[in-house]
Amino acid sequence: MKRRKKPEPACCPAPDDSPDLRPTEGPQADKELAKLSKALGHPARVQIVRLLLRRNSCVCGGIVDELSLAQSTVSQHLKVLKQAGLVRGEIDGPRVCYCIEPRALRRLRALVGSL
Amino acid sequence: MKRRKKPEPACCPAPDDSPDLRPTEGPQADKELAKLSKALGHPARVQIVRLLLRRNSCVCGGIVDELSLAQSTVSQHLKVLKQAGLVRGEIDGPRVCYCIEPRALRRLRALVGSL
DNA sequence: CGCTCTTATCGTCGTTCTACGATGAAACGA
DNA sequence: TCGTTTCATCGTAGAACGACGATAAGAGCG
Repeated sequence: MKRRKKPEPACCPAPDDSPDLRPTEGPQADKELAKLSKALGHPARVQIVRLLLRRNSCVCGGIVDELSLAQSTVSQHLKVLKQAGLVRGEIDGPRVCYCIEPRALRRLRALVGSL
Repeated sequence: MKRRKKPEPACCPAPDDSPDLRPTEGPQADKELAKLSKALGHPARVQIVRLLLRRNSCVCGGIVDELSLAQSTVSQHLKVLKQAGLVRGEIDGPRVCYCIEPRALRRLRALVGSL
């Protein structure tokens, strides 16, 4: 029998309000923009980011239920997002709580806005 | 002997001011964001976009001179950007004048801003 | 018509991506 | 301690990417 949904972890407080001092141009910024863009360059990953944003409570692997993809595939996409710095994962008992890294998102907006 | 630089075409007037009515959420928007992001997901392509923005006069294949990459490789990157709708190419005599498609760029900003 | 200049396209090769099932590993609960 | 649940990782196979040189195709000049 499949047991589902203990209430939802509700981790990832994410305070954050420090300003971002990094430049939005130059070779370094180009590489950064490319890296962040590449991470968003797959529909499933965009979906994951949107999902994490929609639920203020950050979802663990309930993401799998939403994305008609295998659990291992979702895990890989999460890894890509994590390596790009867009997403953070915190261990919460047996599961892992994922959430958006707001700083990275702001950074992406700044970089895209500089175009 | 290598002849260089007839004055520069100066094509692509790009008027554009119509508002964008498309939604910034939903599965369609997700796919669109993924497509645009993927196109920007390579440093060389970010460089190209920046280069085209910097020169109000839109550069043709003088892009090759700037990007230590082979001409065929640059042409491929341009093709990717064109297929994503970020860039337009107009034939100008023997050469091709590339320029940014401002609507696509605004669209990208709107989509990223919706995150 | 030939020649040159500029781009696009082709063919290739090695790398990376995407997806999956199968297998591990850590954290509970009974 | 033993199962269960949850997630990551491994191995694999097919598709797509990124780079290059070589080649074709179009415009203009002589």
